[in-house]
Amino acid sequence: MIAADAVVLGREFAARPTLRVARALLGKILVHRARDGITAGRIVEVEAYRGPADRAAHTFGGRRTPRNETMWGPAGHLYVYFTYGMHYCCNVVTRGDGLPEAVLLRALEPLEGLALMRRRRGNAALADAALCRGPANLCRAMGIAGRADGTDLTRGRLVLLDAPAIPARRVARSPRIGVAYAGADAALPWRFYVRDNPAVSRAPSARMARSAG
DNA sequence: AGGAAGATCCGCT
DNA sequence: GCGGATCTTCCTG
Repeated sequence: MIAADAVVLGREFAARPTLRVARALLGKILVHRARDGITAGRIVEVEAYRGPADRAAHTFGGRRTPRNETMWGPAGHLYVYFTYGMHYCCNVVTRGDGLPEAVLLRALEPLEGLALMRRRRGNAALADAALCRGPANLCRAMGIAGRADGTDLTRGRLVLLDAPAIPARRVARSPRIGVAYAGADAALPWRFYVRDNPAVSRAPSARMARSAG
């Protein structure tokens, strides 16, 4: 359960260097008080995307498009994008001051609204740990879609709650998933996850690691 | 203008 | 492991 006195994270939490925000997001809680019910989960896997210099980022090279506009805005907002013709993925915008960086939320450990998550996923047989495993599954289970793009996470119905940090011995790092096209940047260890947590998505495949070289 | 590939997932093999 | 779903953006001609 979520503590009744849990504090909503403020803008200053996200307005820091992106790698630090990524690491600090592990253990924090994402809550969505939607019309069809409340869902919440603890963040157990994230990836950092560092703006113009990062070949894997949507804002690589300083590209500014309608899709990535939210990344150019203030920290603490939610950047939601649509991909592969059918999936949404969501990010916490970091930095601010015109630095278009963000942290992709890849997996949550479900805490509240598990029945609603199963309904949204359209699969009543899913194990708890599978409900928010993977960035698109996470969005689906949490009821996050394109209209949530640009939402201010520091107030409103979709927020981040403070919670105890994950101790260093339980945090693992790896290259990011699915960015083999990014050349040398594909090898950067900018994925952070909670070691041995069953809600964490797959490790990078050997094939992906090879093609990243 | 048209084609290709993507910060993905699922079902089948 | 592989292909299909089929939107957004980029690159080429």
